[in-house]
Amino acid sequence: MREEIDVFHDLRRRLCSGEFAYGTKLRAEALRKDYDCAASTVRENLLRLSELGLVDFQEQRGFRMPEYAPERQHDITATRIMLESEAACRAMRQGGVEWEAQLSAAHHKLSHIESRMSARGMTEELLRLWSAAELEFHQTLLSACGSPLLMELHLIVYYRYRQVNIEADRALTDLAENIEEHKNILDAALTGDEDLMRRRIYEHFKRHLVLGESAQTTTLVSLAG
Amino acid sequence: MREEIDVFHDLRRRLCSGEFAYGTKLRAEALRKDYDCAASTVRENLLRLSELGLVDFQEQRGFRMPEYAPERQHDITATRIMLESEAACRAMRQGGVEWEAQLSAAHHKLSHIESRMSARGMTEELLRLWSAAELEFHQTLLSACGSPLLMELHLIVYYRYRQVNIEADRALTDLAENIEEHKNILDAALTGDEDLMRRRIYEHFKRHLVLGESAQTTTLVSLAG
DNA sequence: TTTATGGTAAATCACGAAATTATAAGAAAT
DNA sequence: ATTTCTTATAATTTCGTGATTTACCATAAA
Repeated sequence: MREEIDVFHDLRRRLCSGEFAYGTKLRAEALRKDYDCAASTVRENLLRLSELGLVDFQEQRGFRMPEYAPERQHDITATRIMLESEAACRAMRQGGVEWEAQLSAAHHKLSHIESRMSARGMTEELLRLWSAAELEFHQTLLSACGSPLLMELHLIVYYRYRQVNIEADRALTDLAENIEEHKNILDAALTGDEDLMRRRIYEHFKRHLVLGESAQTTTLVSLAG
Repeated sequence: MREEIDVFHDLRRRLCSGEFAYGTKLRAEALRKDYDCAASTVRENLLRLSELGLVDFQEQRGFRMPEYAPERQHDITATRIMLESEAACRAMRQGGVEWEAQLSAAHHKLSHIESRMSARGMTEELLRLWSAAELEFHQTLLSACGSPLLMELHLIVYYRYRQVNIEADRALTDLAENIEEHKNILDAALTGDEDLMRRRIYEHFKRHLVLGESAQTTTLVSLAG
């Protein structure tokens, strides 16, 4: 890799792409070659990413890809469900026809890519397109919620979610269900039924809730209440 | 200031203390003198703080204290109400006697400091003690929620809340109400009534919801549902 | 086999100088 | 008078290095 790649965004992408195994040491001195820049530039960006929870940082001990932990996966997923439900429901209240149209458009693009994936299998290029389209769909879903901060927090959690569910994305095991779930979320949005939206969002993410009953109950309760 | 002050934590404190007016430029070259370190060390920490939203950063244009905006204050406050309500209610479900005891203890310490403030007025030292005690009280309130990520997000919002409400803290206008409100939150926690807790939390923060009815309705609705 | 100890290699951190870029001020042109 | 260009100054970002700290591994002691 040469010439003017934004280190921050590219590192964030790689951290969520499965390129680094959990717990891998991230050496600024090694990564600099990928970007043709100084080690301290890489260090700066690793520090920023550590503030977002995508990199583990310990003083005098450098940077690491976070270790995998099922409780972490569960926590991230449950938190994403909460934020996304809350924001989506607010968007349903406040967003008008314009929002519905944008969401339709975003779903159409996403759906197109997912069909391709299901037909001709996965490539690096296709995964990248899908990542962008999937993020755009979910961000559009929340875009009319009226709270920039809520969307900012969602984005923080979104990347952590991607990072901790890397395998799930690469294996196309659940692709068919995924397509269906995105469609169901779109439908709920057009219906205007908030409880339905909450259920659909929960259905979309629940396979990554890996902990036992008692912990899941928390989510279910807050879904009911 | 000399000798081994943690730049990150001290800068965060100062950013939330009212030392810098909104929009003030933050020059690494100037701040270095306060910590007796190199400008690039300050820069690293300003970058990290910008990732948390406490500093505005634009490439090639340096760092600034964020501009004040009423919508921002409202958004931050509303988001804090949402996160704190959600986490506090989960804590009520999961936290047992141990949690109640810890919360009592934290409230007692906070209450002691608030009494002093109300009797003898404010000093720099007292403000610092109050800051720590108030944070500890609110963190203890959420500590049994079972979600480290939710608490992490709360902490991000907490510091932004402090930053955007600096004046309110320094002026002791609402001190009496504040004392009462903290007490009310503690009582709600011991009662175990989740709806009551949500109302008490809302009462505690509502004075910083500066926008008109329609925006506030959002919060009220999610409080009812 | 386990636990200490020491030495070596490697990585991290802080630093200030060098290069790049923005900003401001003044001159020329419309 | 207003705009555009030019130049000078200031601020920001990048970079390579030296000093410090940590990790690793081999060897010795328990």
